[in-house]
Amino acid sequence: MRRDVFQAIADPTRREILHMVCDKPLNVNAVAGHFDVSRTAVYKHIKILAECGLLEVKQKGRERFCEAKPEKLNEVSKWVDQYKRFWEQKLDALEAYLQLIQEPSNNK
Amino acid sequence: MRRDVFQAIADPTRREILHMVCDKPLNVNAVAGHFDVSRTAVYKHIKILAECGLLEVKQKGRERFCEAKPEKLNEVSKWVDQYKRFWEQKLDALEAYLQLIQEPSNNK
DNA sequence: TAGTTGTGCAACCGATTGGTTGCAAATATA
DNA sequence: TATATTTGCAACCAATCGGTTGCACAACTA
Repeated sequence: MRRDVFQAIADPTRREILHMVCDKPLNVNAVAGHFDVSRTAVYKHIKILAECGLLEVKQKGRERFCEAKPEKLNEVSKWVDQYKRFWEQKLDALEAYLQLIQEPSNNK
Repeated sequence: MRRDVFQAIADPTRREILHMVCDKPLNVNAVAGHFDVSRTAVYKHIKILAECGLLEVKQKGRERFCEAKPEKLNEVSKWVDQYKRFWEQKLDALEAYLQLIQEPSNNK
């Protein structure tokens, strides 16, 4: 059972769950109510998100509240940043080129 | 056939392929040679990466060179940035707290 | 021309995924 | 206490995934 952050955020439903609980913790039923799949299906997604640390489930009476732990996304952020310089330097080159061909001195 | 960037980078082999070709384009066999799965398996990963725009395949004679298009990761970067403020403000709060309890004026 | 190399793809396979229904158990409420 | 609510989980299912072998074909090379 591979369980890493990259695999967890690959599913659009899981990304939406994360978005739902990021400003206020919600109990399992509240989360499940926003989707048209079964509660069990949503519960499984919550479990996967919890297993890889993207959210924390806290019991309160008979309810369990899902609290987002977005700091785990730092792993993804750092991975993407590795490549950022590649596309940013390409954009810089494009910008420089556009500036060059508009340079008035070229019309001399 | 769902084919988005999030799903594409979920697989560790595909992330490694992307890393391999990011500084120099490599042909299909060269990429496949670095893994101990079959060429066909690697080829399928390349196809998925190409389909979602993370790399481009350019024919040159009988060879096909895989060129990384990391700018497509911008989509992931933007999604993660949505949440960055959540964990950064938590870290700020922690830092502020640590600074507060070390404040000399508290010893007065 | 004959052989080698690089590639695309069909066909198949077991494991995983995302979904379902149904039931049991714990907690709240009448 | 009887009933309703919230949850966890087992059992099952079809589709997808990541892998395989085998073959066809185009393009270099001897």
